[in-house]
Order: sequence, then C-alpha cells, then structure tokens
Amino acid sequence: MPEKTQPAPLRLATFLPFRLSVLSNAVSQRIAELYDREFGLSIWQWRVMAVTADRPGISATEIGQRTQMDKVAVSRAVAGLIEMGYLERRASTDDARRSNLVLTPAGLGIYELIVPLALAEEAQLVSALSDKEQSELARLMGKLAIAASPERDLW
Amino acid sequence: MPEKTQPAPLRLATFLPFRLSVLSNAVSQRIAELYDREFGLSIWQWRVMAVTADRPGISATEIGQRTQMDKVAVSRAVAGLIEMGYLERRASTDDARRSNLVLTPAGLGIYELIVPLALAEEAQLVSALSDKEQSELARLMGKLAIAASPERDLW
DNA sequence: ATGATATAGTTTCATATGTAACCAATATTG
DNA sequence: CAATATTGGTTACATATGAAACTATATCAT
Repeated sequence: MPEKTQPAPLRLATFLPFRLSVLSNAVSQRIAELYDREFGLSIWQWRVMAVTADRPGISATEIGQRTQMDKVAVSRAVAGLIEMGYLERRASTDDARRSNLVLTPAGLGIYELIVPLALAEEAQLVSALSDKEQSELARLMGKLAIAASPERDLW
Repeated sequence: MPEKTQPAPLRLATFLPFRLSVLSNAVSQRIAELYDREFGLSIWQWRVMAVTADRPGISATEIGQRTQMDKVAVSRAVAGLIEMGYLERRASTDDARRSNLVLTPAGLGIYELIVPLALAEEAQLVSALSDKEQSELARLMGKLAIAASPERDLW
C-alpha cells in the first residue's frame, strides 16, 4: 500500500522571497519615515534627488533606469519636486522631448541635509554586522540580484 | 582658508535600503507572477494560504502576525479567498468575534500545487549561491531584521 | 522630403493600499 | 452587574500606483 505523499513543507518564515520582502519593508519604512517626517519627501522623490545630485542634467528616463522606477513614477516624483522648488527642468537643446533636470539651490541644500542622516541610519542598521559580514552581505545580494533579473543589470 | 567641506557621497547603487528594495521587488515580482498567472492569486492571498495550511483554524489576527500583513490586508485577502472557494470561515465557539479559518479541499489542492513551484523558484534563485553562502545570507538577513525592527520579532 | 516607427514624458482611468471610523463581542473595573 | 475599555474584524474614504492611451518630437526607410 503506497504511503500518502507528504506535500513539501513550506514555512513562510524561511521562504526567501517572503523574508526579503519583510526585511526590505522594515528597512524602507524606517528611512522613509525620516524623509517624510523631516522633509516631506516620498522615497521616490528622495531617489530622484539622489541620482540628480549625482548627475546634474539627467533626464527622466535615465532617472528611471538608475532608480528602477517606472516612468510614471519618475514623472510624478519630478513634478512634486518641482512644485516644492527643489528641482528645475531645463529644456534640452538637442532633443526637445527630453528635459534636463537639476536640483535648485534649495534642493541641493536639503539634499545635503538628508545625506548624512540617511547614511547614519544605514550605518546604524548595519552596525549589527561586522565589516566582513557587511561586504559579504553586499556580495551575496549582488549575486542574488543577478539571478533574479539577469536581463537588466541593476548595478 | 578653510576648504569647502565635501558633502558625504551617497551612491544609491550602494545604499543598502535601496539595494534591498530593488532586490526584494525583483524577487517578489518573479514569484508573484507565478501565483497570479497560474492561479489568480495575489501575494497576499498566497501568504494567507501558506500560513493557514500550516495552522488550520488560525484567526485573521494571527495570520497578520505571521505574515506581517496589517489587518485590513488580511481581511481583504481572506474575503477574496473565500470568494474563490479556497478558504472557509468557521465560527469560533469560545469567542464570537474571532473566526477560525481553514483551507477548503479546493484550497488545499491548489496550495499543494503551488508549493513545489514556489520552492522550485526559490531553489533556482538561490542556486547562484553555494549552500554555505545561502545559510550565511539567511543568517545575515536575520541579524539585519532584528536591527531594523527590534520590537516585533519577525521570525 | 514623406510617411511609418520609435522615444520622452504626461495624463487618464481603474485598481490597490493604508488610515481612520466603525460594529460587534469580550474583558475589565468599580 | 453596569459602565468602560479593549479586541477581532469590516467598511469607507482618501491616496498611491500601474497600465494603457495620448502628445510631441525625433528617427528611419524609402
């Protein structure tokens, strides 16, 4: 008489996609609260500021690539930042569809306020890990990211 | 003459909260597509099924704790699953507010179809890592999770 | 040049999500 | 055993989000 086959066990608590999601949310929420509470910025707006600070004159499309945001999200984040006076849209000379985005002095100002806070938050978070563990984590995440989406190279 | 102080650099691409978020999204999207495409389930519904399979008779509140979903999300996922005929709500004898949730035979059936697919997806994902790397990743994520939300113990 | 196709970005619309208000039942307190 | 507070869960409302349609410009193929 054949045994009844046991279904493979699946404990959510050890299922990587679940754990990743919960961890990511916990981390994001902590820092999102900082951006929002102190500066009225959404995570997406913060991301847009960060890449624009890094690459002044960047286009919305490029922002999307660097931040993994879709173009609608970029468009909205940009609109909000312009509204708040943190971002400026400059016409592109060579391509009239494109706009070149730059932080305003005000935008740069709060960006420079946020950076150390964000880095401090990150530092506090990873302080639970040794330096070696930190770099190992980064390395493993990198491998996983490639496995998860080989097509688009994220970093 | 004092140097102009350089703002601390922040490259989004190496900023842990960002990397985690992108990685988590990439992973989630892959498997979410599987649940949805093959079975018409949202991630939330899948999570509810998973914990209910593990603990038949579980309450909505307990589901929330185990899945890190808020009670509204649980309520909606449960309603959807009942609608689809995958979940059954049983009155609790001792507390009339609470309901005891169990998978229907149909629900159990598709659950048992999904589990191996989900595990296979996970396996494929982590196959980029050695066994040792896998357990190391799990360990590091655990430490990080505690650092990120010491209050609620996630696992 | 001219029509066809692709690209940058925005707007629209439908759906998902979170917060707060709410209802019902239980637990607590005086 | 009232009166009050708490808990389990749902509903309502306001906001966030994503897909698809759309506008404007640029590129490509003839």
